[in-house]
Amino acid sequence: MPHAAAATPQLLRRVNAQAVLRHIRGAEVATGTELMALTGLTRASVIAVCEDLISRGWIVEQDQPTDPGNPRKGRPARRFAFNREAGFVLGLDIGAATTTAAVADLRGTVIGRSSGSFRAADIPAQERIGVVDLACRQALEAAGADPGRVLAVGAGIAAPVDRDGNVLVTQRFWSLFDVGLRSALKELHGWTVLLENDANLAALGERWRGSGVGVDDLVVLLAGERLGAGVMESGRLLHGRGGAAGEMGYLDMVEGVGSSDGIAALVRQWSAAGGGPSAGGPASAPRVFADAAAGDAAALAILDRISERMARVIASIASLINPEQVVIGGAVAESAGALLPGITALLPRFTATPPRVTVSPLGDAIVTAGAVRHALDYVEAHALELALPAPA
Amino acid sequence: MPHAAAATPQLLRRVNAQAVLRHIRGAEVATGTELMALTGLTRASVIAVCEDLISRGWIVEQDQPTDPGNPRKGRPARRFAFNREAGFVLGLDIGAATTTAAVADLRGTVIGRSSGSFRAADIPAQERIGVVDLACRQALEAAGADPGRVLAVGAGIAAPVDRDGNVLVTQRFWSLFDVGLRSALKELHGWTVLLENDANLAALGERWRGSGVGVDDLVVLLAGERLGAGVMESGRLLHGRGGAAGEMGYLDMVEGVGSSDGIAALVRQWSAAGGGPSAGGPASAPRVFADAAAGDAAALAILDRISERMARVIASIASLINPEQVVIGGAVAESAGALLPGITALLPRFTATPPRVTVSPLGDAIVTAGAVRHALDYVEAHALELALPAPA
DNA sequence: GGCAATATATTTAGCTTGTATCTAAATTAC
DNA sequence: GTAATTTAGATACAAGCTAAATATATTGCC
Repeated sequence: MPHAAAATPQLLRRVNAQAVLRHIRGAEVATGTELMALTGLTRASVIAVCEDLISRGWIVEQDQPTDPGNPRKGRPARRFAFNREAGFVLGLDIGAATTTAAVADLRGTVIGRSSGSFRAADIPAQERIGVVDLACRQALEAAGADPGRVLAVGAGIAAPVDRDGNVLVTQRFWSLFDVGLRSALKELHGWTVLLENDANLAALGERWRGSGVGVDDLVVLLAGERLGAGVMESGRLLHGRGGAAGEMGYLDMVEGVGSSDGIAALVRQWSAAGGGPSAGGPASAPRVFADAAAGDAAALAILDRISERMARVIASIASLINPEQVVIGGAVAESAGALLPGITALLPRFTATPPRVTVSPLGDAIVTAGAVRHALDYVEAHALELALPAPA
Repeated sequence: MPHAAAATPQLLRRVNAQAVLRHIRGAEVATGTELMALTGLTRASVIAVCEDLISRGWIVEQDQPTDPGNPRKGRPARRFAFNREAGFVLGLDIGAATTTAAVADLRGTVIGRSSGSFRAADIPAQERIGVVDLACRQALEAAGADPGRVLAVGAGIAAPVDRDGNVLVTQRFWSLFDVGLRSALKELHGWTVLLENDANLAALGERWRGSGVGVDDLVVLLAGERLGAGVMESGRLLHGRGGAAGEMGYLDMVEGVGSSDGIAALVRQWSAAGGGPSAGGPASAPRVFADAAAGDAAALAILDRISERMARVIASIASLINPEQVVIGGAVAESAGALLPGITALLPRFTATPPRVTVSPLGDAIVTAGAVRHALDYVEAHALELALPAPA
């Protein structure tokens, strides 16, 4: 502890401005009287704070509404509204093969989106960054947003990321990418890039606009070729020492199942063994589900095995973390609905504290939604330190 | 959000007083100049804060030391010291069969200790409370501490306890006990009782004065008849929705091992199968270790199985939480040292992020140490709200 | 013993942010 | 047009902090 930031009178203004801004952000429009009731401040202080926020560009004063049949007595209140276009945020989903960028205003409404693919898995970092940058610029253009007014960029990658946004160095590939991406986007556009694990962002997204809204103890399983968990406890993301919390690739070994890519491996086994009525095509989860729906015994058996596997994984999470809810997301989510009854029925056999299990409604957007939320969290936490660029 | 506590000028004093008090608590003695450097406040403010803390009884001003050969130039600084006897805390370990109470001063030095046993497992709550209360009073008497000056009581029980200190209602027995204990001690002595899960307290203790000092991502396994984990992530205890985080009784099922009491079960199997050279006596972990040390093959095989079992459990924790360190505590800890090399060697087979594994040095005191720490945390967080009773 | 040097303590004036209270302004209802 | 109502703004003052000037207690040197 070299210098534990003394609390000066300015701290009060910061705290109170944050509280006022938080409320205005959540409401359509707010009046001084409302803010007094909410913050406990006097009118004088509330007005002073609002003037302050207006001069900083975070809120705007609205005109009086043209009396829509609900006449209010007394002097009309000044109406303060959050300036949702004070700036923008970017949310990136950077996968192994593709990348997606979403632009959102400060309320989180996505107003632009664009994707790009990597030519190959082993392209140089510079080219990778170029693809990501292009997706960002295209998304911004689609949104009609000036790149200079991007306040933060949330980016999800399929690798462990620690609390400080550093990629675990054991993963050479991602490590190089990390360093390049952050400094490149900083240099090209001046953006602050917040790296996070994709499953962690999925958890943020799910709690924000998915099936876990308002759930403080939430786990999101991002299941596809890889199996990652985003764990929130008491509303906070868990990272662990090196950011590898939720990296369950190895969990199979603990359970003695074998291969480390779980569901995809089971599907491949099934396909290799001849598959069902739809045999012949490439192995895919939707095919299994389709065949099972058609009554194919082999496909049904696979579904049973997958259900039990998922139940065991969820149960081990339940024993260690005791979440209120587990959300299944990622590539398998669209088909996973059919598995829910089976999983739910099995859970009590494996854990004393079975969570509610649901399927993500966010589809492909689960990581970008979380990335947007992550960037917004940063902007909201640092609102009073950020200098807003003048609107175009 | 009915009323989000406005930040008034008084808040500044609270914040600064907390910072000053925190430093004085950690140091032997502090001067104004030191506190200025540390907090960033001016001398005038530091002195004002100290005067305030003196009047509240939290710190005392010491006389000048009688120059022990190190002469200091200039006007001698006023010397402020933490008043470690401003009050006391109690730390309780309430087990199924016995209970232990420890009294500590506000620096955490234990100055009194006492234990008691329950006559039977099914005695009425009132009798149970009586045993606990007696242990508390005896410990206080041994410490020469006035029960009226106990500022908080930390209590560990072998049941899930949620963030608010409520016992999970599915556990009827503990639930009744909970309500009775808290209100009884409040009524008898006016004490504030902070209930926590025993494994969670073990984690607090281990991070405070055990083998995990300074480790923010720490898991403590409290292993004996029961297996519980206390999980700290980023320096915070994990509870989960109902406080059942770390309740791993069921984890065995997930792994397909079978019985839920792990090590103890293995030892019993061994004993039932004839045991080693020390055969005949009751099954016990120390016997297995002694026989293994004597070269007995059956005992060695059991140790191998136990090691692998522990490694699998630790690996599943590592995959989900990624702790920096896992500490083995509880009844098996005294013998567990011999298992460490085996466990450590196995871990990389089961997880990509193996934690450091150590054995607790705290022995029986692991839970009471954590209970004391828990009570101190409460006192430190609420120092400026607590009215200190006048010293005897 | 007296005096400079040094480090700390205390005092005074002023800034920021808050509260409390009084007066002014803008609107509706009659 | 006037009263009632609600919000805005202004004025006085309190808490807490900073900054700068002044006072105090000690060491070290002559």
